Amino acid sequence: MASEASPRDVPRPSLTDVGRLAGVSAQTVSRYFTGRGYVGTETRARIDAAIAQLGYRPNNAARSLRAGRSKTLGVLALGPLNYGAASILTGLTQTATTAGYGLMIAQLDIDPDLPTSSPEVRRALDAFLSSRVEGIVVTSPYRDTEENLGEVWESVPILILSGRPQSNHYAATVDSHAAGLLATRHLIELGHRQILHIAGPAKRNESLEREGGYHEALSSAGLDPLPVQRGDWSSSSGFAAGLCTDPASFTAVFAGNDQMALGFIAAMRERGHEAPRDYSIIGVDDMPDARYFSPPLSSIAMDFTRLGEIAIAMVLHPIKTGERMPNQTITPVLVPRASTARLP
Amino acid sequence: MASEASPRDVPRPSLTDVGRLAGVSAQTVSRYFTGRGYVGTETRARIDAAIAQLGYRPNNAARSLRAGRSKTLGVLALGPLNYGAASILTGLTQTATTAGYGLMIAQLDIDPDLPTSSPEVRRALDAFLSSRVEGIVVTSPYRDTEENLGEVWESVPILILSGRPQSNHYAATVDSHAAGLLATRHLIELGHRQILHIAGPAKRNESLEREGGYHEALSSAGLDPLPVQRGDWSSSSGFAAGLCTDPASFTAVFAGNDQMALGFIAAMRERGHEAPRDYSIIGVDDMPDARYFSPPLSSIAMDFTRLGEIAIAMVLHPIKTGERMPNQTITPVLVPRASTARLP
DNA sequence: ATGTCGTAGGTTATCGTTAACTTACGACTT
DNA sequence: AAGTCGTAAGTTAACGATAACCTACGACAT
Repeated sequence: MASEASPRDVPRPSLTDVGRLAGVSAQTVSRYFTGRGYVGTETRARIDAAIAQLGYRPNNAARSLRAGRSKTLGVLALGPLNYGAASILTGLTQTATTAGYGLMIAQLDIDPDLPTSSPEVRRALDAFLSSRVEGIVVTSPYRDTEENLGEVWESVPILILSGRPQSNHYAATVDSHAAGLLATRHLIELGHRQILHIAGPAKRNESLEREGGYHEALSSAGLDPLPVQRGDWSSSSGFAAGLCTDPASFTAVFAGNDQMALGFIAAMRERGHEAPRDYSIIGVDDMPDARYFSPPLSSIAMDFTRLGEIAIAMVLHPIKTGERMPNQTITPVLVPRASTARLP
Repeated sequence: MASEASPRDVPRPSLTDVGRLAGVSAQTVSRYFTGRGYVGTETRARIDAAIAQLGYRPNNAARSLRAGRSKTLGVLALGPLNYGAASILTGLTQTATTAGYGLMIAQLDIDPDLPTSSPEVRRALDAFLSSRVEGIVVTSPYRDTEENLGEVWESVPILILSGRPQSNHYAATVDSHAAGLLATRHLIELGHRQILHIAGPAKRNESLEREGGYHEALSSAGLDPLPVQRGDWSSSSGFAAGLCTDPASFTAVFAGNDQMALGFIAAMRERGHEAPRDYSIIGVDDMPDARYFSPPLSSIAMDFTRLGEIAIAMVLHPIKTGERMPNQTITPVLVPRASTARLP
């Protein structure tokens, strides 16, 4: 039963319209909304009624133009919206809404080998700046992102969710290096000495950090790394990695995320190798499904949703106070399950 | 090396500033951007240079205020950002960006039993209307959503991605009824007669449609349905359903989505029941991981990303032409894998 | 009686952009 | 020679909201 009429030709009521109906000036209605100044209780009631009767909603464009602030933030999501990115986005939207901010979003599923200075990224950021967003959050960027985004700071605070704890830019992150350490140490403590790493895309911070953790754990235990396999976070890339790996060459696997672990397990199964009987495997992300994989997948839990919440707090802080907050890091937690077992 | 200075106190250049630097009036610079009217080639070059020198970006708020159009769409995502919702969002952002539209997003992970007329939904829509979005897309809504959203049509086209093909509102959808039919018929054709359904949340359109397809397939084959189990799309709810189901009561399972199927398989495995040896199981969504589950999960493939693309085309159409497009339906496809086998 | 303060409200100017209108000039037509 | 057309600009007035400023009035203290 929805109206078929074109919505375009219905002009929306303005503050002046509300004021006229309530018998006051537009400025008084403005005071009603902003709370700056006095509005009598009886007048307030008449304005209430007028707003309801007209179905009035404030015009953010006019507000933003006059007030100089848009009450809007930009989110640039680089890469696919997998479990981690989607969870971050959930945290971002929830927290931003609570803080009274709107969220503009751009997602770029660009070639992992493309630099961040690509025209797509530039266009997305330009769109944000044109909308006069008061802050920008960038998720899952590349190693070189931080350098290329510096100039944007000139006009607006930009927070990077980089997977890189010691960034000298404004950043928050889950500590991917620690994740790599935790995962690899877990395998070492179970007695494994030939530990394979299936890494994410070559230029992603998360990949590099997790790989770094893997190498540090190995070398501090006096172990040699195996040649690193590289995927793109997807389960099919984990499967591909499994197909071209000699099952005799390793006793344990540290996969860059749960999905690649899933694919790897499937590939090994096709070749008659089962975890944890024939090898141990651990992922990263602890996505809710990991518990129900076969075998239940050991993983490193990352609180992505909280990262999203922290991110909003961090972008808003310079807006309100002019000062940055200290960079935040979320510490990952080991969640051991049946997929990792002591080496006999 | 990013600047530590507060960005707030740097006033952004305006059209007038650009014009002054280029030695023309603001209106000429406006023509440069809008393309309405003549701008000499030499003048154009000077404006080019001035824009680059000042780092000028158009102010969307002022544009929107004067032009009466915001070039922005709103997306209201109801429920968690699981694989389907995230894929839709990908399609939406990509297509909107290409069409020159910005996207405002609100995600509400509300109680599945709450009605859509909840204050949160209202507040989110109000925020969109305040931003003068030119159209709104609502994903994964409830049965009663369509009724409650009618009044919004008065001011702006609103498209519902409802899982309900024959909606009499403006809607696009993957045909969830057909998905239920396809899945259940597949099991029937394999010889199964006791087919269990694990449905999604009670008030979701997708749940109801898939359940409807299940019932239709059964009754047209002269079979009786088993009592429906109900989950919330999560793998853990599928697991819970598996724990409280008598393994002897069914020979096949149609799960409302892949994740619940995964959980159910895990629960059955704990009780010594393996698919496809002891029962067959099929999910819906065909998420990329499903291929690598153990056993590889039969599923119903839905092209969510294309749904997102179609959605943008459909919201934009009334904006441009004043007329609706016919409602679109995406047909799901059966993807049989090892988890479904002929009944011996 | 005068000054001061708190409350309630109106007037005016302005944010940056663009639609509508106007000016100016050279080229071409009749 | 006068009129018309295409090109290239400038001028003015809005869009809706609000900050800054001003008016008015009653209460209260001095």
